[in-house]
Amino acid sequence: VTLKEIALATDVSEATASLALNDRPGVNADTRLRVLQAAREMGYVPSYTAKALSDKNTKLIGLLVPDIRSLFRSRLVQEIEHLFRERGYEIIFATTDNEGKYESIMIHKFVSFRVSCVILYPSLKQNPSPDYLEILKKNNIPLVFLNGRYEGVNAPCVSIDQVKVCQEIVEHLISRGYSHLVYMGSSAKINNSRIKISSFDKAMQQHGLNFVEENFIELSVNNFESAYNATKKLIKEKKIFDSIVTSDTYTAFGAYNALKEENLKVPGDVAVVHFDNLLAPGICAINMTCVEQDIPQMAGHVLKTAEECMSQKKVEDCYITAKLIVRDSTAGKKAE
Amino acid sequence: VTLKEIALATDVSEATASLALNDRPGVNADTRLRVLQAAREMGYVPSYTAKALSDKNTKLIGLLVPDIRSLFRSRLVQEIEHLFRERGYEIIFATTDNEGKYESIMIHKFVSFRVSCVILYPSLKQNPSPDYLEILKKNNIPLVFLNGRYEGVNAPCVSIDQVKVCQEIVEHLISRGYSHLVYMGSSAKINNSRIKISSFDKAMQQHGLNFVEENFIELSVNNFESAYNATKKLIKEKKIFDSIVTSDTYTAFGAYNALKEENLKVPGDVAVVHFDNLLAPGICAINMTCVEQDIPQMAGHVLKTAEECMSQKKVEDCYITAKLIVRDSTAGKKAE
DNA sequence: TTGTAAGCGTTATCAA
DNA sequence: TTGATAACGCTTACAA
Repeated sequence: VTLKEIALATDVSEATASLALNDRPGVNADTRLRVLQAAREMGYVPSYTAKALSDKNTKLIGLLVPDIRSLFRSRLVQEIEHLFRERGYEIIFATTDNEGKYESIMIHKFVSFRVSCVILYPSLKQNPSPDYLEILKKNNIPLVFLNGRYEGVNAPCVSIDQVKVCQEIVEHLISRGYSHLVYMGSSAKINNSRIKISSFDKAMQQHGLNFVEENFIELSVNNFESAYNATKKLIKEKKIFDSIVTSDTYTAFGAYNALKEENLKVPGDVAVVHFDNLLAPGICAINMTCVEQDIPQMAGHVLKTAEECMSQKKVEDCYITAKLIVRDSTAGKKAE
Repeated sequence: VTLKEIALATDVSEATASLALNDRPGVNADTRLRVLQAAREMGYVPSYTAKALSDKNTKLIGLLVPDIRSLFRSRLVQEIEHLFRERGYEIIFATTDNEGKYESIMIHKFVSFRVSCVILYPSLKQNPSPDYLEILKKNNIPLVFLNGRYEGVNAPCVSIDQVKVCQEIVEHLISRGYSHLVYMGSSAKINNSRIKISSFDKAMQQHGLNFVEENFIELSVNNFESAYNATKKLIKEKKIFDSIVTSDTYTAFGAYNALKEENLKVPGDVAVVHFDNLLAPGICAINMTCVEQDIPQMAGHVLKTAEECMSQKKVEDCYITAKLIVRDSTAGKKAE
């Protein structure tokens, strides 16, 4: 159903019909009524496409995320979607299934849609800035990084304050007697992991310890299985460690189950800490010490940052303080 | 960056530039090269909006879901997004936060976008078919219901075969000695719950038992807390029951924790079964008997159904067989 | 108060 | 091999 059709049906010009439908002044009350009624009866809804073409203002947001199977990400996506929707934006949404190639494809699609802003949760396993981000710049589309960034791209990033929380984790573990930390997570080549690694190292050094490459275990996927296997391997290879930090809940439980099977006590022999705090304690086999990330706050900052970008303001990175929730999995280490 | 700009830059007409960029015959090889190069340098990406306006073929899908905080739904959404993306469709995605009013708003937006198809996971707590679905019909936009439907709307539905799996649950519980079933889930007014209720009743009747209104506990939200509270209330009010079925994992653990606190053994005193099979057993406090829903299969049928609708074929409802996974929470009932 | 006409960025048809 | 030109559905000056 188009404007023309309802103009025809009510015997007015398209211009008049348009004015009536958009509640603009300068239309006879009677005419307006007739037009509105016809529109309702015929089920007329103005074409966004056509409107966007003449308006030049899409109110569309491109949201690209590696995947939403993790508790953290699905909630983050929902929260972002919700906030933007309330502000009148629509979301074009895609996941990359962690495959970098889709990132390029989707960025192009977003440009094609002339979105007002792109929100990008990086998927690529290497850091050198991908050249397709250039296209955004050339088309004047602002970019907001979410929880990680590519280097050399001039765009703000909204993220957890990892430096701070990694420091907190280290302090906590050491205070409980654990001093051989292992971190399991995504490729060290990506910015997010790199920050964690250097933060752990810095914090450890303050205690005369350190966190080297060997203490970082790269998982190809962040799930139960891969963490389970990685932990089994650690034990088999007789690596020295007494605490494991993982990037999310599922991986933490993968590690936990492997430890249990090998008769290592959690806590006691090994402490386990994970990022995320999204499963109610009553659900899990053990209440783990974890990092609570304030998702609504994060989403709020994404909205704020995006809106600033869209209004051409200069915008700064935004780091959100996360909170360490101490529970059972990091109780004091057994005396040796 | 527009066609006009690159036409200007390369000193050809827009028509020629368009032909060159779309790889159509009838363009001098040299000209084509110049155009292509200019396009690359300038970061030209054709406007989807403009293209859609002249093409009349959007390859856009509107996907509307109550929320994606549940494990089941976030996976389902990701799977659907993935399959459609592979087929060249884009997804406009929104959640309704379980608020019916957003359903109306989003359906209008989808029409405005002239999407090729709407996929609707119902949010409304009442069943009478909402009138905004009329607008879809008037604008010739096919609709596919996902996991539930509104009555009186002529559109196919892709869903778990609830009748069958409810029957299976009842048979299983009875075989283990449990005969007083309670189901906790969304409002009985919605189609999905109604089907479960009538299926439970039918299956129970075959054993000389029955499932009445009293056996259905309506949860305002499907989460840990509300199931926890509902279970506490059941106990306080001394209702007779020896088995609880819930609509997802979180609610099942809410019930489980309430039972444990009241010193009821699971299994033994009470059996617990839930829909979903999405948390690795090693994560949970108890390995629960549950209903496995094949999400990739479901997403596949959604794609198939949507494509059939879009090509104007007549389309049937599609029921996907779910599987009962028997684990520890329904082991035999204690002798009384 | 209403209608005409131009423009938004494309594609497609037809002449040149 | 190319370039006008119309068309898609809408908004908005401007003219009537």
